[in-house]
This record gives sequence, C-alpha cells and structure tokens, in this order.
Amino acid sequence: MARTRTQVDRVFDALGDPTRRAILERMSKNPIRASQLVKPLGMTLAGVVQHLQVLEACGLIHSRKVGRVRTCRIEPKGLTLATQWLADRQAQWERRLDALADLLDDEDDASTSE
Amino acid sequence: MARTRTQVDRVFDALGDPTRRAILERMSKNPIRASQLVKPLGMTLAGVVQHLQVLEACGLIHSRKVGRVRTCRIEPKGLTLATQWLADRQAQWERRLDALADLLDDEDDASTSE
DNA sequence: CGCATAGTCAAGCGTTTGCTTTAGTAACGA
DNA sequence: TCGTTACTAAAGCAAACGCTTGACTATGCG
Repeated sequence: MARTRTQVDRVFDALGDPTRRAILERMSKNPIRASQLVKPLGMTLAGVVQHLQVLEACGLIHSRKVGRVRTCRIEPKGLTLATQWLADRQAQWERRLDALADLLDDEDDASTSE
Repeated sequence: MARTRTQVDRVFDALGDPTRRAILERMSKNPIRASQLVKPLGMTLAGVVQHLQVLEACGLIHSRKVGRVRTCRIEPKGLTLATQWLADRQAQWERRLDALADLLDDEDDASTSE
C-alpha cells in the first residue's frame, strides 16, 4: 500500500538533496533561469531541470516560462512548511522538558519536608 | 572526489526520510527505546537501529545504553541547525523583495513626473 | 531562411538506500 | 543455569535516485 505522500514529505525529500539545496541557495539571492545553473552545478541542462521539477512539485519554488526561457524563483511558503514542522518538534520536546522540571521540583519539595 | 559532507548536509539527508521523521515525532514527545519502535514502524529491529544510527550520526538524537537497553532522545541542536539554514534562505529572499520594492517605488516616483 | 539557444521528453544505467535475513553477543529474570 | 530479551554486525537484494544521452520542439536572431 503506497501511502499518500503529504506535502511535508515531499518538501523534506526535496531538501534532502545537496544539489537542490545549492539551487535554493542561489535562488534565495536572485530568480534564475534553468540554463544558468548548468555551469555552476557541473551537470547537463536535463539534470538541472529534473531537480527544478522536484522543487516546484513540492512548492519550494515557482517557475514561469516566457518565450523559450523558464525563470524560477523561491516560494517562501514551501520553506515555511519545513520550518513549521521543525518548530513543532522542538516545541514539543521543550514542553516535555518543562513538565519534567516541574515534576522534579515537586519531588524536591516533598523531600525537603521529609 | 567525494566532497566533504557538512553537518547540515547530513541533517537534511536524515530528515529526507519519512520513517526517520516519524521517529523524531515520537521522540519529541518522549525518549524511547529502539525495540519500542519496531511495532509502530512495522519493520525489524535491525531496520529501526539503522535509522537511529543515521539520526545520531548527524546529531539529531542522542542515545545512551544502560544494560542491554539503548534509550534515545531528541537533540534540539540538530533541529536548530536545519531551522537556521531555512531561516537564512527565507531572510535572504525577503531582503531581496524589499530591495526590489524600494526600486519600484523609485520608478513610480519617476513615472509620476512624466 | 538557417542556425543557435532553451527547454522538454523518454530511455537507460550505475550507485545509493532502505530494508531483510542470518548470526552473533550481552544482559536480565526465573 | 537456561531461556528470553535487546541489541549489534554483516551480507544481500530490490527499488529508488541522480544523472546522462539522444531525439525532439519552439523561440529568437542575423
């Protein structure tokens, strides 16, 4: 049974590849055309485009074709999705630590009264 | 030449797998033993341990063995590393948009005087 | 028009990944 | 002490992934 992949799944999957992160780093400075990534990434245009497709499919970038040129830019909402997931985990963990601290405090109180 | 993988590389690589994210979700609620993940994840203990090794190698979790039991907990610093990378990209992109907005404002000023 | 540029599409290929199985070690519990 | 539990280590395998090549379409330009 192939479980339905959520958008968070696809976003983190996309971010898991170093080449795609390199693309995002460049794009966070400026929008860019596919062909402009060929030389810096040291791969063929076809390879670059495949990465761009992954990034666009999960909502991390947006692209628009004008004439024969496809220009891509960052889609901040995609990044937010990932940030949110991480923040949730971190918050949950810290909530746990707080609860634990409270518990220990109570035990200290109890022990001091013994 | 295999380029030296940074810790950020390894963290995002680890986060790219849905099973490992599921592990982190559970662990953000409570520390957990390897064997406790076998049933919920529907895989062998050996498989679980391999995921735990990846998570520990990149600093997303910490584990300690007491007797024959290995207990694992979230390592918030690892999460912070990922969050930071995302925040940097987002900040850079928004800085760009601001600069662009300023530029357009200037052009508006110019055009109104035509 | 004729040629170069920019991208698309599909097939193929080597490597990596996620998992299993098998075999082993060490600790706990009756 | 004996059996069970909890993990570790290594080998193997199918599927997924990243990338290339080759063929094609469409746009821009002298």
